[in-house]
Parts: sequence; C-alpha cells; structure tokens
Amino acid sequence: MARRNDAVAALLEEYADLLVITGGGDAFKIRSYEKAARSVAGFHDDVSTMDAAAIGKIPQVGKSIGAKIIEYLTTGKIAALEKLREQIPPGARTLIEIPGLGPKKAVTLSRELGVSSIDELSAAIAAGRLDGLPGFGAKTAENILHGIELLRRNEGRVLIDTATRVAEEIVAHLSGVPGCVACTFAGSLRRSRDTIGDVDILAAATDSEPLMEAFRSAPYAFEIIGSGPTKTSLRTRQGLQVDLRVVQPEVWGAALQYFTGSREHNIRVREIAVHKGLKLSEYGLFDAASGELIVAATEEEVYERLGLPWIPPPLREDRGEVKAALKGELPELVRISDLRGDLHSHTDLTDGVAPLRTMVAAARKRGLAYFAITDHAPNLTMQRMTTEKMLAQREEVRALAAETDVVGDMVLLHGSELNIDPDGAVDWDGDFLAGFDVLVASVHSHFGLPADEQTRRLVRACENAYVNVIGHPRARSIGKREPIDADWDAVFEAAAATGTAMEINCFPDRLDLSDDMVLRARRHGVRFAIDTDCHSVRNMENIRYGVGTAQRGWVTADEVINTWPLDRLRAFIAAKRP
DNA sequence: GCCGTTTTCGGCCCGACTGTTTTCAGTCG
Repeated sequence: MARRNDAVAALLEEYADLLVITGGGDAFKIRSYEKAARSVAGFHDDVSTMDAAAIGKIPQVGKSIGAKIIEYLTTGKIAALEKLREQIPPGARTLIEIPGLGPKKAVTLSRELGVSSIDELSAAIAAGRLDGLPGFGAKTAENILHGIELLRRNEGRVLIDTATRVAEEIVAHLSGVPGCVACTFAGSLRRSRDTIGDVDILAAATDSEPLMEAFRSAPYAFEIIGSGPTKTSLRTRQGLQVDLRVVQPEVWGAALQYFTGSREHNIRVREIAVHKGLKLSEYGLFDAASGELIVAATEEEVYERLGLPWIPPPLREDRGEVKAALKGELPELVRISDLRGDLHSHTDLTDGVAPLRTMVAAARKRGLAYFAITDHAPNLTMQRMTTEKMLAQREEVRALAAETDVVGDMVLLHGSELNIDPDGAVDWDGDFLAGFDVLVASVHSHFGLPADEQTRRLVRACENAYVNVIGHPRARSIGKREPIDADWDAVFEAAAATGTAMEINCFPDRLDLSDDMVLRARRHGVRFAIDTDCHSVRNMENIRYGVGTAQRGWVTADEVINTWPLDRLRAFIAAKRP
C-alpha cells in the first residue's frame, strides 16, 4: 500500500504554489509550506498511522499545517486549499511546470490570454498573441517555447521512482489474486532505464480472467484503454499507462525474456536462435523446422539453450552484451550489497530535513561500514553555511562517532559538498580542506557556460588535491534542465589521471552520471562513487536507482570507491593529497 | 507558518542572471 505521505506532501506543495500565485502569503509562510512538504515526504513513518500529537512532532509541521494534515486524513480534503483553488484561473498552476515560467507570468498569461494549458499557450505564442503583452518580449516567448520543448521531450515518460512505486503496488495486488502463479514487472523498468514510458506487468496463470478482472477494477485503474484475454492496458490517475500481460505458467521464462526487451536486444538474441535452426518468441524457444517447443519455463533455460549465460536486464540494450556473453566476458555487475559506504549526504544544518543523529542512525540501519556527512559549503549562499558552523558540525560528528549505541561499528566521515566556481575553484583553501575526511565538489551555478570553459572548470576541480568526488557531474535535472556542456572525454581523462571519482547520483531526477556517460567514463579508467545524496532518511532508498544506472553502465564493484574497505578508500584519498 | 541554550517575538533565503525595464521584476538554485 502506498504511503499517504506523498499525497500530503503534494497537497502542501500545491498550497505553497497557490499562495505564490495569489500573492496571498508572505515569502516565509510560503517557505514554511514548502519545507513542511519536503519534511513529510521524507518522514520515516506513514502519516496515516500517526495521531495528531505525533504529526505535530514532524519537523516543520506546527499547529496550522498539522491541522490541515489531520483534516485531509479524516475528510479527504483541505478546505483552505479548495478555497485557494477557486481563486486562481484554471491551468495557471499547469503553466508553472514550464521551466523558466514562474507564477507571475503564468497568472498574467492565463488572465490576459485565457490560456489554461501548455498546448493552448504554445498555440497562443505561435499566433503571436504575446506581442504587446507587457513583460513578454520576443526573447521571453522564445524561452517559453524552449521550456515547453524540454517538457515535451519527457512527455509521457515518468521518473523511475514513480514508475517503481506504481509497478510494485500493482505487482503486490495481482500477486494476491487466486490463481496467480507469478507476477513481476518487465520492460524498461526491469532494465532500470532512467525514465519510463509505460509500465509492463507480466503475470502467469492458467486462467487469465480473474487477473484481468482484478486489474480492471483496481483503485489505480483510472481509464481502461483496452482489455482482452492476454492483455489489458489502462491508465492510472496520473496518466501513466500500464500493460498487464498474462501468460501460461509453463512459458513464464520466454515471456519474461520477451517483455523485458529491449527490442534491439531481443532481435540480437533471435538472430542467434535463427542461426541454430530455432525460433524464439514470447511463447518459447522452438525448433524452427518441426515447431516443437524446446524450453520456455525460465529465462536461464532460454539463454542457456542459445549458448548464452543469463544476461542481467540492465545490460539488455544491444550494447555488445550478447557478444560479451558469447565470449563468457559479461561483467560481474556491482550490487547494492557491495556498497560499504555512502559518501554524499545532507542534514538539516543545510537543506536536509533530518538531524545528523537521525541520518546517522538510518545509515547504520542500512548496514554501512562508513558514512560521510557532506553538507553544503558557504558559496551556495542560500544554504547559509559558514566556516564556524562547519567546524561546529565536525565536533558534533566526532562526538557522535563515540556513541557506539548510535553508530555501532560504522565509521563516520566528515566532509562537505563544495561548489565549483565558474573558474573551477572551490569554497575553501587547501589548509582548511585538509581538515575534512572526504570531499565532494559539484556544479550548482553557471550551467550555461560554453563547453570549453565548462571543461576547464571541471578539469581544474579534478586537479584540486582535496576533491575526491565530482558530485552529479553533468548537473542535469530530468525534464527540467539539460546537462551542462563540456568535453567529457577531457574531463574523464583528468578524473582518471588525478584519482577523482565521478559520482553516480541516485536521485531519480538526476541519475547523473547517466548510463551512457558511465560507459564513456569507464573507457578512461574512471572510478565511480554511487551516492544517495540523501536529504532525508527515505532518500536512502534511492540507492537502487543509482546501482541500476551503474549496472546499465557495466560497472563492477571494484570500480566503485564506496564498495572498498575503508582502509583502501582512505589510501585513495591520501594518495591525492600533497 | 515554524521555531526556540534569546521560548511567545523576531528571524527565517539571498545573490545572480535574464530580459525588458530607464531603475526593476521574475525566476532559479
């Protein structure tokens, strides 16, 4: 069952947005709702299981917001929110989705031009209806169009965490239907792609009808697109298409192989079948001449009969995995259980939502051997970090490290997430940086520099003797911001030469480096750090997405510095320092 | 609206960039 926290957080966020649009609240009030939304989303317990007193103890939730949460949990809505919704033109909030378009311009557009959707706005710009509208020059129109294009490129695709939540809820539901022998998700989600177009669910049963009926009538079924004996497609309330295919239990393996894809991988595998006088389909591996079924029960059998080892789904992209499999050279992919530490995390000292102690306790629960606290550095001014605060935190971390009932055997590392200036410098000089155990450095500004400047900037950051990890190297935000432009081969070469790891950031809207860039970086011998960049306890669950991305990039455990024992990691850091 | 080793008021997210503005508003991180 999905947690109610996400629904509550979405409503609080909407409330904050509407306050901005109506201008009906001061900036700090708006900020309070935004902070509360993040805090609730990141809170470890399900709000629907908590009483009023417990809800009031959630950080950033006070009397007023607490009451609104209770109101939602008991009545299903929030009166104050309904009231605000009535005050703004329909669609104004939709328009804010466009990068570069904020509440003020959105409200002007909906008031003056009556546009209430992105399509209508697009048409209005094409028709020149923005001409003469105060504050909307040619450049602004152009920027809005670009923002719309960015949004459209991801239209119909959702982030992997959204798809995973939906898929797991459906698999859990259908697995409980009488007669269901097996049920799992396949498709791009099983291959751990960074965004998901539609969710493919596969189930095995002798009689498909009970499963189809349960699927069609489930609470998540918002609109039935089509339904037959083997396949039903529907759309969830949020517009995500989900396909359910039901196959006979004895052909489970062949069907799972087929529906996992990718199409290109399957073509490659079927070619091998043809060469062996066989035919592969979702119903099994057959003798081409006689049509006799050979194997179909498990994926392993299907691959084995073709002379191949089982190929992990993240590799199934026709990027040479079939050839490697034939030669017995498939990589031993990094797994979540290989990770001994996490080198990038935040606390409520900057923009995290949980205190140091809470984050540390949660990290220990993950079974980590070491955990680095890396709050933001001063140059990211909005986080209000100072040298004094950083030193005070260090004392706090050292003291906490001695509390064995909290940390157990886990070693605490004190670090920071530095900001890489446009010229490649970072927040502090070497003398101060030397006091940290480990340092991440990231691009948080000046995303639009030309490629040559961006390259120099990143290379210089790699050359800094105290920078161990380049955080979310391309600074992309899926669906919102394009990756920064640089000569990545030059950057990776510098990273490899200087002993600087490239991060694979686990946030679903980052997944940065992405799989293709990981493949490129590996050619230069780059080391990686798979970090959650967690801002809450719940964010730690994102580790699966970063590991999935690493697997898609063929990464083995040894290439990831936070799979190493602490001694080896410390030696890696020490080797770079003067 | 939330928070508190200053506990019921006063502080909290501010600086940079962009475009259209002639002195600043909107957006972003």
